[in-house]
Parts: sequence; structure tokens; C-alpha cells
Amino acid sequence: MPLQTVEPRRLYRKIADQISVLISSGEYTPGARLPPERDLAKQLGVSRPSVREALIALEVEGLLDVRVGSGIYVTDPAKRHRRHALQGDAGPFDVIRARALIEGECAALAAKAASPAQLDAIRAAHDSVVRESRHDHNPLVADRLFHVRIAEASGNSALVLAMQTLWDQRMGPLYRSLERKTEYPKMAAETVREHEAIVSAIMRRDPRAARSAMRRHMTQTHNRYIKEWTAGK
Amino acid sequence: MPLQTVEPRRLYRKIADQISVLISSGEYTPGARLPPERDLAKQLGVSRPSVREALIALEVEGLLDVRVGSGIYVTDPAKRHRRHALQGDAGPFDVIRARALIEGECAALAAKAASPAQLDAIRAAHDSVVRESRHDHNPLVADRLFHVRIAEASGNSALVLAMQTLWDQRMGPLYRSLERKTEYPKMAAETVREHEAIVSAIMRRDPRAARSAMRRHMTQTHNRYIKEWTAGK
DNA sequence: CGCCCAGAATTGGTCGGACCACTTGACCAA
DNA sequence: TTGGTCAAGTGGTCCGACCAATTCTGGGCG
Repeated sequence: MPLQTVEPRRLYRKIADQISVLISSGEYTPGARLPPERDLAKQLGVSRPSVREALIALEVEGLLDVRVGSGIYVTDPAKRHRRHALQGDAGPFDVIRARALIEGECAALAAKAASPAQLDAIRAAHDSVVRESRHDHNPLVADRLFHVRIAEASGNSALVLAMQTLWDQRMGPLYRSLERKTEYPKMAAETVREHEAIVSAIMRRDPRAARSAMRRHMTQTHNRYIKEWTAGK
Repeated sequence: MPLQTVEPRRLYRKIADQISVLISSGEYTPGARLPPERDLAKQLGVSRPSVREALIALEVEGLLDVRVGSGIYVTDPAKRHRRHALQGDAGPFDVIRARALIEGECAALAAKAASPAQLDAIRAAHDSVVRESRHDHNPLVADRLFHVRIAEASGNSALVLAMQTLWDQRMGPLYRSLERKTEYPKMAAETVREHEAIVSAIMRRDPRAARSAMRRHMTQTHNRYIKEWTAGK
């Protein structure tokens, strides 16, 4: 039988995993403050530098939030921003197509099973997009929230995760060049109209309509990108 | 005009960003070895602990590979494993359901459009899973590759990304407790049989069959988890 | 009594140096 | 060629110290 390669896990990893377990097991709830580094070091029987390395690893992973002079806090899972967003090499058009698939299904599931509170959240997010658009604001953040809300209403947190991963791909370099000089006012109106179709389908509990509305939204977004792409030379 | 929030970027972040730039600008190519920590500290004019914190951050982000006693190496972008993959709080069952959706579609697309080389890759990955199982090995790595190959054959790199993100959720702590003491020999046979159905459907270019074979595989995996879950008390 | 501010205490940030463990390669002997 | 030994290089861990930001506390003032 083939031998397994032994891998000496480094101390900071062991510490990080321990803390990570404490968080996911609910020992430390989101927003809670961890003990000071010095105390952690003492409790774990390791030195403070090692604890710091573990904390930095967890901070990079997005689980912790370090505030100088104040303490170390557990990040709210909803606010877990991935600033490193694992750069996939997926191009904008692949992303759009994948989103059409995944988010279409999210919309259908949402229409089927969303709770009243989730419906409210979707509507609120939609209103927020409308508001931002009116003020000539770039509604990117609100737009993201709108899609997240729908994914959440699907009742499957893994779908939320997948959706966010794809959305955040637009932080990638290829994507960004496409979005540089978009004329929001013009296309914001179209976006809002498409969003409305989605919201309305979900509200009236029509999964098939919701799915196709979401897919149409994605297709149209796709087309808008192409137009920009060709217009931008 | 609103003032910008001044954010005192911590030293390790600044160092990490500098090194990150050197990597993406091609100063250090994949596989290259960085200078020793002590030298880096001297060149940057900071202490070694700070350099170490930066290196750990980059290691967590997947850009660097630290080998004890040897040195620090730039990770090959293709091999960049997202071990950090953002621990969503998605439970195993949500993940399975989401994968059924996404990978089902991957399989269908693969059946429709896979190139001969991609078909070979799928078959090779499948053979590898069979081989591992026979040797009483945990075929986890091979299994992952099998699913990645199918996703790749879909021709949509965003789907590959989404699939990997979900798969890597099993690195999460909650998931791990479920997989601790699995009896691989027993369920490996079932897994292989289900894989074969998928491969065969893709090979004969039958998208609908491929989709349903993949979904069945996920459903069965789901059931196996439940059995373990209840058996484990 | 309530507000405000200065100083103290707490907590994370950075540093320098020390020693240990592992890897690597050179060298030597069988 | 093979295997073993050894030294140098490199990351791993630790300690103690001091700095900087935040928070707490208590006293003075309105």
C-alpha cells in the first residue's frame, strides 16, 4: 500500500484551525471579540508571534476583523468580503453564461419558497438599485445586493456562495477593462426594467417566469457588454 | 466633498502587496524562489516578523508556497489551490444540491461540446479514481479531478470556478466532521458505477443522459451522507 | 448632576535577536 | 555507485521590549 506523504502542519495553521472551529461551532459568534493576543498565546501554550500569524491567516480568509488598539472580532458572515476573490481566469462572457444558469435557478427557487421577510429584502434591494440609478450613482453595490437577496431566498447557501464567487469575478482585470467607462444612466433604465420583471415573477410565485426573467436579464447584460466591447473598439 | 476614510494599512499588507506586484509583473515567475526572509527584511527595511506575516498572507491567498528549510516559491497559477476558498457557512446538503444543478449542466454541456482531448482527460481521470479505489486509497483528489475535467469540458471556465468553489467547501470544519470515518471501500464501488454512467453518457454525446446521470450521482452521494450522518449517531 | 478631557490601562503593531528543525548539497568512505 | 556524515542555508518558533491606537476611568468644570 502506497505511503502517504507526511506533511508537517505548521503551528500557525494548527492555531488558525482551532480558532476557526471555535467560530464555526458558535463558541465565538459574529461580532464577538476574541481574547487578546497575549491571552490566546498563553491559553494555547504558544508564543504571541505564532498567534499573530494565525490571526493574520484568518483575517486574510475573511473570518476575523482586527481593529488596532481595540481587539479582534469575528466577522459577520454576511459582510465577509473577499478582497482577494480568488482570481479565476474566467472571462466576462463565461461568467454571464454561468450566472444565467445559476441565478436563473435561484430565482425559480426563490419564487417557490421565499419567506415573506425574504421577499421584503428583495424588494428593498430593488428599490435601492432604483434609487441609486436615479442619483446617477453607480449602482454596483446595490445591484450585487439585489442578486444576493434572490440567491438567499432560494434557501440554499451554497448557491449564494457560488453566485457571489462569480459576481466578484468582475474584480478581475479582464472584466474591469470592460466596465471602465460605462454610461450608467443609459443602461440603468434597462437594468431596472429587467429587475422589475424578475421581482414581479417572484412575488407572484411563478418559478418558470422568474427563471426566464433572470435569464433574459443575463442575456441582455451580455448584449450590453458586447455593444460596449465593440463600441470601445 | 466627502473625505476619504484614512485606513492605516498595516505593514504586513503593504509588504504583501509589494511582493504581489513583483509576482504579477513577472519579476518573480511561477516556480521561482524568493530571497530568504532575512534578506527580504533587510531589503524592505522592516523586521523579519513583519515579512513573515506578509508571506503567510500571500501563502493563504495561494500565491506563494513555503517549503521548510528550502525556501519560498511562487505558486504555479494553474496549481493555485484555493484552500481558503472563503468558508461559506454552506452545509454539506446545500452544497450537494447546488452541485447537482451546476455539475449536471456541466455534464450536459460536456456531452454537447467536449473536444476529443477533453474526453480523453475525463476518461483518464475516471481511470485514476478507479485505480485509487482499488488500492484502498482515499480517492478524494482523483475524484475532484474527475469533476473538474467534466466542468472544463463544458467550455465555460466560470462553471469550473463555481464547481471548484463548492467542492472545496468540504474543507470546511462542518463538512470535515462528516467525512471523518468514512468506509471508502464500500461506497467507492457505488461511486465508480455512477461515474461510469456519467462518462458513458458524455462519450456517446447524450446531454440529457449526462445531466441526469450526474444528478443521480449527486443524489446518491446525498443519500450516502445521510446514512453516515444517522449511523454516526 | 451631567459633560468633557486628561491620564491610565488595555490591546494590537513592530522590532531585534536568539535558538531550533528541516533541507540541501558537498564530501568522504565502503 | 551507494550510503552516510556534516555544515551551511533557510524557515519555524520563541522571548522580551517598546510603540501606537483605542478604550476606560476618574476628576474637574459648567
